[in-house]
Amino acid sequence: MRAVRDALDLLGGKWKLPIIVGLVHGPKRFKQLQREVAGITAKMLSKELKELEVNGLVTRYVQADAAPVAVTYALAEHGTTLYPVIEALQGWGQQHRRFIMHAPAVALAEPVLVA
Amino acid sequence: MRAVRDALDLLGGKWKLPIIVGLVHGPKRFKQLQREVAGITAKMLSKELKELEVNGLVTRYVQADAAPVAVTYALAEHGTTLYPVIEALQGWGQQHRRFIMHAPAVALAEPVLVA
DNA sequence: CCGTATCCTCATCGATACTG
DNA sequence: CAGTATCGATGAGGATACGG
Repeated sequence: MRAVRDALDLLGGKWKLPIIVGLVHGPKRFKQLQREVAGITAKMLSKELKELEVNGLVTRYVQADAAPVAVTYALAEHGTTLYPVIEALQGWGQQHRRFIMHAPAVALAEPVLVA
Repeated sequence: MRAVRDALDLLGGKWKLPIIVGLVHGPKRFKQLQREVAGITAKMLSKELKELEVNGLVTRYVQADAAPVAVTYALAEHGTTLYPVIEALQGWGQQHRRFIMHAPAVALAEPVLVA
């Protein structure tokens, strides 16, 4: 249980996993990544990337000699261990979507009395 | 990606998954469940259970004729489809814990320069 | 026992403007 | 391009008291 909480603390929030997913198909520059993760602001992307980096999930590469500076982000090796988690969540999300189709919310809210 | 977001919206937050886990070993009464999920207040437990119920993950059984009223919560069948998700998160949480041991945060924060 | 009502605090997130 | 600074809104979550 503690492990589940740990995972949720690290991956919870609105953006962590979308960012990871955005990096799955290879390294990306900051702006590129911001376009990939629809709706995220630069502030959020920066903050979230910093946290992911500290936790060893993402690596930040700086090409300092260029002007303007070029920064690239990539999934660290430890970041790739998230694949099963992402697949599980994605699979369940789809499954749940199908479930919702066939089970109207009204029926779910009705009280179940027991003798 | 949309599916991952859906899953996170439903299972995100501090308590949803801990509650589900608390119900894995069989149905529980409200108070019983509150003891199981360490630290949760009655307000939160009530609110979260309501949401889980609306989404078809948990079923609420009311034994009305007793005094005081007895209410039991159980994982709905659709709730059991979360097992793979929980296992994935739990497995990753443990793996990450081991990873942290061997990779001090200091090393992770250092800039990586590229030619 | 099983909650709800009320009040409150704080983290999260967004918008906008600005810098190296 | 790759961010940071500042301000502000919102909502999750907690404390406490009370009701059926």
